[in-house]
Amino acid sequence: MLDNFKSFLLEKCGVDEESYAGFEPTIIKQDVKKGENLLKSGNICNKTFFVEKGLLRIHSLNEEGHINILLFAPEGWIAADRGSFLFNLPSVYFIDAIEDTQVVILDNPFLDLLSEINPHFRRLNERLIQNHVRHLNTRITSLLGDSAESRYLKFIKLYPDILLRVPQWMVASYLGITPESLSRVRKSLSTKNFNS
Amino acid sequence: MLDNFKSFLLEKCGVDEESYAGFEPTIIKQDVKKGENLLKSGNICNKTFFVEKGLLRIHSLNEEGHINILLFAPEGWIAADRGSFLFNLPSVYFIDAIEDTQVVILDNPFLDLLSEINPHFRRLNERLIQNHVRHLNTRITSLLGDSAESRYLKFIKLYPDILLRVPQWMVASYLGITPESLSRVRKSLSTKNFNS
DNA sequence: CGAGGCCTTGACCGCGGTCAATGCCCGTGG
DNA sequence: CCACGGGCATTGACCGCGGTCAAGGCCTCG
Repeated sequence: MLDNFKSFLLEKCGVDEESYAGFEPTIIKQDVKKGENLLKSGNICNKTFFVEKGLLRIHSLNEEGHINILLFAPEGWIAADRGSFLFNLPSVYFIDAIEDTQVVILDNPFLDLLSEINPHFRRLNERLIQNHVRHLNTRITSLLGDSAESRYLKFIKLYPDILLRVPQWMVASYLGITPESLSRVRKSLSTKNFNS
Repeated sequence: MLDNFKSFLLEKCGVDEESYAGFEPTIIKQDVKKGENLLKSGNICNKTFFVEKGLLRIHSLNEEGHINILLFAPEGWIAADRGSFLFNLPSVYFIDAIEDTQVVILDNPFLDLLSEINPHFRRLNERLIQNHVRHLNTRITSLLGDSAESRYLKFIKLYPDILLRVPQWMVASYLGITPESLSRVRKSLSTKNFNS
C-alpha cells in the first residue's frame, strides 16, 4: 500500500516495525490526478509531500510567463517549499502532478512525532536537506559552465527513467533551453553514436 | 573583537549575554590571508566557517580547468560544504579568501554545545539551511531563464557591496558568462541609463 | 621603469533562440 | 471506422547573444 514510504522510514529513518505499525493509521495519504495542483504560487507551503507513486514537478513562472522547472520528484523523492512555511512567506512555486500520483503528507505534527519516536530523525532530516543542497550545487555548476549537450548528458545519467516519463519540452525547460534546441542536441548525439 | 559573530549568536540564535560570556573563550578564530585556502578539492570539509570580517569564495573547477564560482561569503555569511562531512565524501569545492579574512570555526563539538545551551538552535539551523536553499533556487531560476544582463542586474541588487570588492572576472564567473561579455553588458547598461 | 593583472574593445563565429511549417500520435466525436 | 483537432517533436531559415581570440590601455607593485 505504502511500500516506498515504509521502506523510507525503516531503511533511512531508523524506524522499527513496531513503531511504524503504531502510527501507520495516522499517516495521511492523498491522490493527485495528472495535471492537478498541490501548491500554487502565492500560497504558503505548509506541507511536505513524499511521493509514494507517480511523479511531481516544482516549477515557477518568470515575468514573461515562461516556465522554469526546478525539480522532478519521482517515487521516493520529497517535494515542498519548506522555506515558505519557515519564513511565513508566500511561495513563488507551483507543485503539480505530471502523472497520477499518490503522496504521503508530512505535516509538522507528523514530523514532530517522528522526532520523538527516533531522536536520530533530526540528523536524518539534515542529511536529506544537505543532500538536496548538493544536488542544487551541482546543478548550478552545470548551468554555469556546461553546454546544452553536456547538461543533457548529465541529465540522462541522473534521471534515465524521467526522460521516458515526461514530454521533452519539460526536459528542455529543466535544462534551461528550448524544445527545438533539445531536439537538435538529440539529433546531433544520435549521429555521433552512429559514427562511433 | 568578534562583533559580527556575537550579534549573530545573540540576535539570531537566541543566546544570552551570560552564556555567551561563558563559552567565548572556547571560540576558535582563524586569520586567512588574501589568496589562502581553507578547503581544497579532494579533502573532506569537516569545518564550517563563519565570516567575521573579510570575504570568502567557494568555487570548483570543471574538466577543462574552468572555474565556477558557487558563492561569495562576506561578513555574517557562512561558508562550508557540510554535505562533504555528513556523507564522508571528498569535497569538489575550494574555499579561499578574496580579502584578508577573519573566520570563526564552527566545528561539530561547538555546534553541539550551542544545541545544549539553546534547544531552539536546531530550529535556527534549519532556518539557515532553508534560507540557503531559497538562495540556490532563485539562482537556478535565474540561470534557467534570464539573460546575462538580467542576471547582472539581479546580482547588483543582491550584493551591491560585493560588486565593488571583487574583480569583475569573478562576478562574470558567478554569473556564468565571460569577463568580456560582462564588460559589454555594463557598457550597454551605461548608455541606456544615459539616454533615460 | 618594466611586468603583470585586469578591464575594455573589436572582429569573427557558433550555439542556441525565434518563428513558421510539417509530420506524428492519439483521443474524440461524427 | 474515419475525420478532425490538439499536443508534441522535428526541421529549416534566420539572427542575435554571448564565446573566443587578439590587441591595447590602465592600474599597481616591485
